[in-house]
Formats: sequence, C-alpha cells, structure tokens
Amino acid sequence: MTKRKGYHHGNLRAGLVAAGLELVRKDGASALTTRACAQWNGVSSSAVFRHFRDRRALLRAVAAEGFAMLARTTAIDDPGLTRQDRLLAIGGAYLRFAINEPNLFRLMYGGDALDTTDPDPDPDPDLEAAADPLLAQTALAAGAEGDTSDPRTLLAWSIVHGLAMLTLDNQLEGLVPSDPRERAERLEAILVHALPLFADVGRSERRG
Amino acid sequence: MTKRKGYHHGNLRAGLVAAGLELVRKDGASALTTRACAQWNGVSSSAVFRHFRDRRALLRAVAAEGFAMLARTTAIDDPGLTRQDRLLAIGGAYLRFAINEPNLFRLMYGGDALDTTDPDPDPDPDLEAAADPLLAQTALAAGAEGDTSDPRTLLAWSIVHGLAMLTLDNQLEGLVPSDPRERAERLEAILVHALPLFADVGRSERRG
DNA sequence: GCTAAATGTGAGCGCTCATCACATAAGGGC
DNA sequence: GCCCTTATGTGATGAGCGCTCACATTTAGC
Repeated sequence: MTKRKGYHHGNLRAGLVAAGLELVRKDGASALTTRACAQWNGVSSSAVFRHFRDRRALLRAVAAEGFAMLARTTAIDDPGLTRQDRLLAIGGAYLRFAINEPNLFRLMYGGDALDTTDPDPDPDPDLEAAADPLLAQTALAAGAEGDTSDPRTLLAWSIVHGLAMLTLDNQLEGLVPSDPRERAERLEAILVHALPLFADVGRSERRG
Repeated sequence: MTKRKGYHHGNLRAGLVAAGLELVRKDGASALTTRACAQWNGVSSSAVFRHFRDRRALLRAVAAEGFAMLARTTAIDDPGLTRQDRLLAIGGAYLRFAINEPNLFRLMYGGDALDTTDPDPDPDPDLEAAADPLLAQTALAAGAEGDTSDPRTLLAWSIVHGLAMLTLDNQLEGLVPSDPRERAERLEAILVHALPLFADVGRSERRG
C-alpha cells in the first residue's frame, strides 16, 4: 500500500488512519507507531505530524473509525422485531464486535492511549459524537422512550459493556467457553436473563 | 523514599512495587517507568530487572496490589444486612473504588499494559487469584448460591463493572453528575433498579 | 573463611515520539 | 504564462524509553 506518484501523497491523513487501524486490529494499540504508519504509506516519519498533533491524536482518529464500524453493526431496524428482541439484537452485535475486534474495542474505550489522565487535549468532535447514535438506539430499545439518562438505558449499556470488557480482559476464564463462537452464544444467553429489567410495566401485574 | 544503608537495598522488590503503585495512582500506567521506579528507590535503572523480567511484570505486581486493595474495601460481612443489601454494598464499594482510583482500576482491568494481545508471558499466580474472593462473594450475594458461572453472578458483576468502566472513560458525560461524590451516589441509585434481577424466586408470584 | 549465589552498577544498543530548518509541490491572483 | 503564499514532505537531531551486557559488591551456605 505504498502507492505514491510524486512528492505529495494525495491523502496522507486517510492513509495514516488506515495504516493505524490495521496495526491496532492486528497487534493492539501499542503496535501503532508513528514510524510504522509513515512507512506503511511510504513517507518519512516526520510527515505524520503534519496531519496529527501527536501519536494520541492519530489513535483517537483510529478509535473514531472503530466507533463508526460499531455503529454500523449495531444499526438494526427490522420492523418485525419486538422492542426487547431489538434490545437483544443490539446487545448481541455489541458483544460480537468486541469479541471479533478486541484490540480495536479496547482502544475505543480508553484502554490505552486516550489516557484520560491528563485533561482532554483538544475535544475531537468526531470521537465525542461517535457513540451517540448507538446510545440513542439503546435508549429506545430499553424501553426508556429515548431518555439516554434513564436507569434502564444505562443498565442496558452497562451490562453489555461490562460483559464485553470482562471477556476481553480474560476475567471470565473458566466461567464461559473459550471458543469465540460459543462464547458469544453464551454471553447472549446471559443477556436474556436481564430482559425482565426492560419489560413493559404493568403487563403481568394487570394480567394476574 | 530513598533510604538505603549500603550497597544493597534490603527489599528492592517491594520498594519497586510501592513506587510503581504511587506512579500509577498519580499519573496512570504510562507513568510507570522502570527508570522512575529505580530512581524512587535510589537505585540504578538496571537493578529493576533483577526482580522483574520486564516492565509488564512490574505492572502486573502493581495490579495485584490493586486487587488486594479492592478486595479489602468490598469485603463486608455485616450480619444485619439482607442478601440484596449486601449485593448493593459490594457494588457500591466497587464503584467507589473505581471512581477514587481510576488509574489503578484501569491498570487492573487490562487497560494498558497486561496487553492481552500476546499470550500471557508467565501465569502470575498472585494476579490470577486476585479477583477470586470478590467473585465468590458476589456469587453468594447475587442469589446464585455461590455459583460463579450463574447468569445472575455474571450479570451482577457486569453491571457494576460496566458502569465503572463507562464512567472512567467519560462515556457517561452529561448522563451522570460530574462531581465524584454525586456521581457515586447516582450510580448506586442505578444499581437499585437492577435489584429485581436478584430477587428471591417465587415470592411475588406466590403472593399474587 | 572460602566459595557460590544474589544483588547492584555503568555503559550502551535500538527503539520511540517529537521538533527543527529546509525542500518541494499545489493553488490563487494577475 | 508567472509569482507568491500556503500546504505538505524530508533528514537530522534530541531526549527518553526498555532492556542487556560485563563487571563490582555484598550476602549466605558449606
């Protein structure tokens, strides 16, 4: 992928993000090196800093790309689905994404680089808004009528996010299967046990 | 903390872990530098590698220390508490620990260094068993009768862990208060909404 | 008390991120 | 067409990092 005609690259910024995405997916965020990304584009190491303030800015751009990918896989609007089935589908897609792209997922959620220690360097708008559509969709499917700060919304998100994180960090070793496919199935089965939290109120009571 | 009598330090290993813990708590895992830990103990940089195979081994030792601290704060055996109140107390302690020690917490849960990418270098037993007591306690308080792989156990853990992680990564900005105390209170209030999942079976049904 | 093992030292290799003055190309006004 | 400004890429370089090596020093076991 070192196609380059003349002195200028054409769209180095996009090329750097692509290279970074590849590196992160394969070997984790620590493998994203400014030098490696530069070389991947057939460009000198210092050219990187014409497009990104520093390495972390590049990492943030890669993370934003990851959020876009996640939003794409969790965007499901099958009109034939119950609200709760939709919630399950979203959660399942979230978990499968985390399992299939562990390194990218970890980068997206602060894992390494965004290093929330020092105050946000510059408020990357791409990254800030990246998780919004998923949150809004969850707020609907969780029965909170779109209220993103409703306890049900936050619980729904926390459950899938917690399961995802614990899985990626190998904290569930011995508690769930190790094979990725089986693991995903088992985790989705666990989600089913949480559905009562998101039931429509007053249904079973009024019936009994 | 550079007290040293002669050529030998006395207990450099412990000193390095202490230094590392301090650095991580203050400025995050990336601030833990083998050189800084050495200097903190008034010792040459290469001395570190007499006690730890590499930087990551030192990070793992610090993480194990963190798990011990977490286990200490979540260990509550007030006989006057309901099982569900105990569950709430554990979850609250977990959340407060995460909020008060964000950098340490993130290190403990894979955040940066344990870099689950390459296979576990050597199975650090301290670290492996570190989370066990907390898990066992949760398995009891969640109403799973001690079964750590019961869906209720995993859901209970996922909820608090998910909330903790999302909070630390600033994903809940605007959805929960920013002041640490208020934030902790709000998160604990959210936990209450999850309690129905852990109710004793057959109570309300049999009544109605 | 002597030898073997443990522990600490200092120099140094190769890598990293980031900055600098400088070189080259692209684009707008005339 | 041309010139000048701006954008973009280069190479050298500095400072910091993890980690290794041969070597010095202390402790511990026989």
